[in-house]
Amino acid sequence: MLDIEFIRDNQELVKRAADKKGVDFDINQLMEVDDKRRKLKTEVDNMRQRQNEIPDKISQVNDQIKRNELIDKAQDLKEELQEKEDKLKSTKEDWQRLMMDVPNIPDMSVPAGEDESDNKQLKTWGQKPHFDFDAKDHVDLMKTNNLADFKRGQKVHGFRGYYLKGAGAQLSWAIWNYARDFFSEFDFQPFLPPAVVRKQYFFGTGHLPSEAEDLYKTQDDELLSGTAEIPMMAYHADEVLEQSDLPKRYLAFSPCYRREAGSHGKDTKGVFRVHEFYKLEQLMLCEASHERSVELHEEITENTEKFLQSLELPYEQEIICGGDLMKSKVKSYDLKLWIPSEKRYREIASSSYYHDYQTRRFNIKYQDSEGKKRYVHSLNGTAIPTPRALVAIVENYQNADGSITVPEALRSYCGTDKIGA
RNA sequence: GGAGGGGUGGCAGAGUCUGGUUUAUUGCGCGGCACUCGAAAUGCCGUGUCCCCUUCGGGACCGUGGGUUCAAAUCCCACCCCCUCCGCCA
Repeated sequence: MLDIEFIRDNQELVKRAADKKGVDFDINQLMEVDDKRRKLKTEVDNMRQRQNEIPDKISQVNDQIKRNELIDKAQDLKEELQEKEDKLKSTKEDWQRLMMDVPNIPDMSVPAGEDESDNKQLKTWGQKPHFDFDAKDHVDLMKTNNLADFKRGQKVHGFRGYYLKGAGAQLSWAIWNYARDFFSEFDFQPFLPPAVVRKQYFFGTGHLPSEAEDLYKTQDDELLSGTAEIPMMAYHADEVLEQSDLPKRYLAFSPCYRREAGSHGKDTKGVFRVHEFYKLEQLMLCEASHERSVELHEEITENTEKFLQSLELPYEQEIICGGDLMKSKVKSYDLKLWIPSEKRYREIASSSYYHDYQTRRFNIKYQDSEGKKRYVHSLNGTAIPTPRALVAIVENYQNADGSITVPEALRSYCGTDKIGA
């Protein structure tokens, strides 16, 4: 959500933003409704003022006839007012709906483009492995080394179900524990947030209403969050923070639930795309400064890069183009790991900043040095998801005999330097 | 699942029974100033949010939405949320 005053003063900018994002949004319609809303509001205000003057008089008048005259007048006014108020109410509803549709303004550095094929590679890091044997894919490697059981996963859970077991489970724990220690160096406070979250908070992050189909729900009408971003943003909802406590750096570990509605044909084998997985997520809140947001966005991204580098996994960094950038975001980077069996990079992490777009909805403010309350800025980015990280590790670290070398950084957490064979 | 008590500004907490002088008492916090070498303490001043308006000013808001009334934080109804106790349970 953007500030209506900002929108009014920067109509061209908002229009260009919608165009760049390929969002169908009619700024003129919003301006029309906004004008109407303000006009009605003024009229209603004036009528209320007139109406509110009468009770004061009534309480002072003792004469019964004069009193009745005033009461009659008030009743007439009331009917008139009621009509206007109804109009104002429906206009306000229209206004609110349109306001929810206003896209955030993408940063200048966001490249133009229609969809993900127009995302731009910014850099690559690391050495892609060259195998002088028939390299296997992760499904094969995990099966033969007993890291996962897909058959029973399917039996018990259903489509996209899986069990991680043995060294596969061990490796997962190793990643979680290693990531926790690694990120604590960057001043993060660790969290284990709830994954069952009240529906209202999904609107704040922008996951509702657009992604309703992709969310699981409980019989009590809560939803299962697909990312810790939601409970962690909701954490400070309706609060006023101390400026001296900013920035907040949170590292949240949580299960993530995604129905993957609409992607039934994609990645149907293995653990690349699953309904239930674990993820460590970075979330930051900072003062309302574009420069600070940019700075911390780079920081979040670099944190994950350093982590991937420490695992010696080859990756690329992409900047998300306008057409692929979500409505709520100012700018986004994706980090993608090299997947040998597919001979391409696949998404492992995504980092974004939002200015006050989310915090306006969550009502998270801070008091600045002049005592004025302002909305904080929010940012988030993946630290590391499992089991997707496992996919890259087993494929990139596979050996000719079908075994898997454990990345050096994980060995002390895993208790072994080699899995299988 | 059962019973009861509550939701008031950044926080705490009055006001609700008995509707109008509540543009919400008070304290804390916060901002400014004074005192001070500086700070603490103290004193003085200011300080809820949002909307409309160039200014002056006006209006809305006491969980949310309805209703009663000339007039609602206050009375009535529905919903949401929180707390306590009992039950069940890892």
